[in-house]
Amino acid sequence: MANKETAKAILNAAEELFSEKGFAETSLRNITTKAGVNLAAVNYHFGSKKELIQAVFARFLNAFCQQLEATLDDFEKQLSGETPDLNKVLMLLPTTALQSDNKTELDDNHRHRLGIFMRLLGLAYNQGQGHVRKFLKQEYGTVFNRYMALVTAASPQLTNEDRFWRIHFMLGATVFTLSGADALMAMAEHEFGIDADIGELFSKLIPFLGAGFQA
Amino acid sequence: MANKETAKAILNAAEELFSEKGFAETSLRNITTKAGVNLAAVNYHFGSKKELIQAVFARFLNAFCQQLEATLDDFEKQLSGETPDLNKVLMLLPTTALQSDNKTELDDNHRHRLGIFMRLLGLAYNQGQGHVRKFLKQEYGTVFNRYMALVTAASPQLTNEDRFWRIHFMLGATVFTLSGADALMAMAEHEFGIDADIGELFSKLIPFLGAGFQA
DNA sequence: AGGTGTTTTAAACGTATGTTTGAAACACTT
DNA sequence: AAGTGTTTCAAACATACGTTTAAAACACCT
Repeated sequence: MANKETAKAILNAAEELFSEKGFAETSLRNITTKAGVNLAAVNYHFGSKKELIQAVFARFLNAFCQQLEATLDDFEKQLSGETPDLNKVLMLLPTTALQSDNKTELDDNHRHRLGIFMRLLGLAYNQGQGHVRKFLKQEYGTVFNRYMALVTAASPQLTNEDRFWRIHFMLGATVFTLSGADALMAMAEHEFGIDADIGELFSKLIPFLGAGFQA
Repeated sequence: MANKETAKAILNAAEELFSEKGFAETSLRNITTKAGVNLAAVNYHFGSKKELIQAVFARFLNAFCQQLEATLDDFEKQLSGETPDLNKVLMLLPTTALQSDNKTELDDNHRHRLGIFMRLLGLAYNQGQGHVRKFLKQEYGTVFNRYMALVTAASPQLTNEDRFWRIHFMLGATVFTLSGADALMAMAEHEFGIDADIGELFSKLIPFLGAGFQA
């Protein structure tokens, strides 16, 4: 296990193609052709198509969650017991996401990558890919719970049930919007002449979410 | 073209299976087996799998849009020029949806059907099924525009651009939540002991959407 | 009852998929 | 240079898919 170039090329191609066409609609032959590698390379390096899908998620989420842990450390230390502000808590995620791969990739790329990943997340959630959901929960559940504790602390006035529902409303608005971010931003540019980037999109989304959540 | 029983059985089976597993993951053999009809029946009655998918949407949306037109007639007449209230405008859709097939189906069924359809909508939006989007736009675009005019009238304080984004935020929260409504309501019941139905779900969702939209 | 158009059926077609195989090419140590 | 473990490659495998076919079954009218 010395040369990881092939595996990386496969991951890049798979990430892009999955987000464009969905999981089932993307064949291994599509992926390996785009990656410029042999068909059998996927099974050799990843075992199966299922495991390749999980590996695509893992590559993004490992970087993201590592960064998020650090962000949460900072935030909680700076907080020191006080009630956190909800909008600030919400902002932690996009700011973390937008800096999570700064070091390794180009500046254009990680905005693009974030959109791609959100699309994948939406697909995995809506599509039959139950194994992805299981994989995510058992792999990244603890970081998720830690973040949720902050959200809870920031909204003490809500009942658990209301908070439960509103979190899912927020999740839906976010995943749906970001997964179609490319298309939506193109529509917005065509219609209003303003070409927003994904950072500005968040600055529109967060107030919406905050107001809804605290309604 | 006398007996439509087979076609109906196919639509029922397809609707359910598509919503459970996605479009590409559901084979015609799955569908025809569940429907208890011959494999070739799909191509005979609908032409192709693509057209079957569109027919599933059409069956739901024809009933819904017809009902919606009537609802909009009433609402606009009753309004008579005044600025409409946003939350009432938002409520028009769920109330229409929940009454749209009262006459032909059982009472349990159309709550279930609404969830199924929303899941299909989310799938079609996120998944590669571009032909569905085209089909929906050209088939039901006019009713959609009529409804959008009401939303615009109800939010004169917003710029067109902000309204554009917030409409998509609302759409995302709605589609995402309702498409997973069965699973989410099961989680909520397990966690809080309260078994909500889809009507109550809307009564939680609408205030969230309203507050976010007017933020 | 006979004839006509419609619907159902079983079987096959061609194609595309994920995966496996065994040999060839490579990298690297001794 | 020989040997060893890893990676690539072309080819084949088995399976599943959407679609087509032609004959059989059916429904309905005069």
